[in-house]
Amino acid sequence: MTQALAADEEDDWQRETLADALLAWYDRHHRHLPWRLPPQATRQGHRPDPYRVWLSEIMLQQTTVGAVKPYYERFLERWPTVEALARADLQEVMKAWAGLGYYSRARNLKKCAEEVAHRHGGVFPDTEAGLKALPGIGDYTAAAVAAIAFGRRAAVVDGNVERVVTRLRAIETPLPAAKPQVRKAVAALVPAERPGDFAQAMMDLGATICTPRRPSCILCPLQAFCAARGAAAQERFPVKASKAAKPSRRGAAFVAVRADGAVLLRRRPESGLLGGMSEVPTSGWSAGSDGEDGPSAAPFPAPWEPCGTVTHTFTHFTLALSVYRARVADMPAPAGSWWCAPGLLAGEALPTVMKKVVEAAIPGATKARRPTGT
DNA sequence: GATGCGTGGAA
DNA sequence: TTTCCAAGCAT
Repeated sequence: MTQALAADEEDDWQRETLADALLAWYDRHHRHLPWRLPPQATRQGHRPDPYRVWLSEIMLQQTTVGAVKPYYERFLERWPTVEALARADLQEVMKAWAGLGYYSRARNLKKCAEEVAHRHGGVFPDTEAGLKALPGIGDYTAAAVAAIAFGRRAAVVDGNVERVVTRLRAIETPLPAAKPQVRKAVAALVPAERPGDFAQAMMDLGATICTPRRPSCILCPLQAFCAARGAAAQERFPVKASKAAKPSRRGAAFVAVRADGAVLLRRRPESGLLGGMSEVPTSGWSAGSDGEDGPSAAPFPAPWEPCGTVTHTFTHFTLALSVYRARVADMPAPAGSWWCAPGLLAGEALPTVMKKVVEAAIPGATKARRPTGT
């Protein structure tokens, strides 16, 4: 070697070295997750089932690993293939998803399974573009499935990777405006070998070492490559645009209980907040304190008794619901609603805020009567 | 590009 | 307690 490396050769050198360091770390310190193939298997050229990768990636969107695990296991046991999920009843899928949040994911999950089963012969597309054309699959998930399940050299960028890379390159542009810059930086790092493990390694690094606060730089395999660490400024990245304060709303919720213990439920509209999920009748959720939280907002007259207030925080507002309960005589359920037998409440498609409401009125009502009702 | 969309764990 | 934010997507 007579001269300094040309710029592109130096890029190649750093890409190989950085990726090698990261993959070597991943081989020793990877997390063991139910949807994952261990690195010794992928090193031998094995690949995980695309259905399982896709299912896990959809569940993991904005959701923690710990929350996903039990849902993933239940879904996989009940619907082991994309064809099985395509045949499933949507309401059963919504019930199985209840509590995991972002319910449009469950509707798109079902739609996507149907498209794969009916238009793609039960086989997932093996390119980013093909995957991204499916419902519920965006930039991140398309890249993740392409890399992990199909060995494509895709740039996988999630919140972890954004944090790792903005630190690695000391990117001063605030997120989300910096996303294109981050994507280019990642694309320049992805190795030709084991791109799926590389993606998972970046995410594991962000989750366990390159954490939002107090990152463990001393344990980091990329420490020598990291511009932020070099400047002792790792906690200054990523720079983020400030976010607005959450407004609050209030309303009333009405738990009507029949003599046999059945509770009146209704279905929310298919789209929007908690779309397609079940709820007890409620007033509107108004922004101010204009009296929509009293018993006068009830769907029908009954001896409504107050039983406390439930508070719940959504992504973009907080909600305080005054809960009322009434014993009511047998009556036909109003249009669009039904009487839910007490034994079926635990399996209903009740979002967490509605479970809180029912629990406030009837303690224990949403808990399964027996361990796993079979 | 900004906004709507859940929930729960950690600091 | 409050704040942050976690393997984002659709519009």
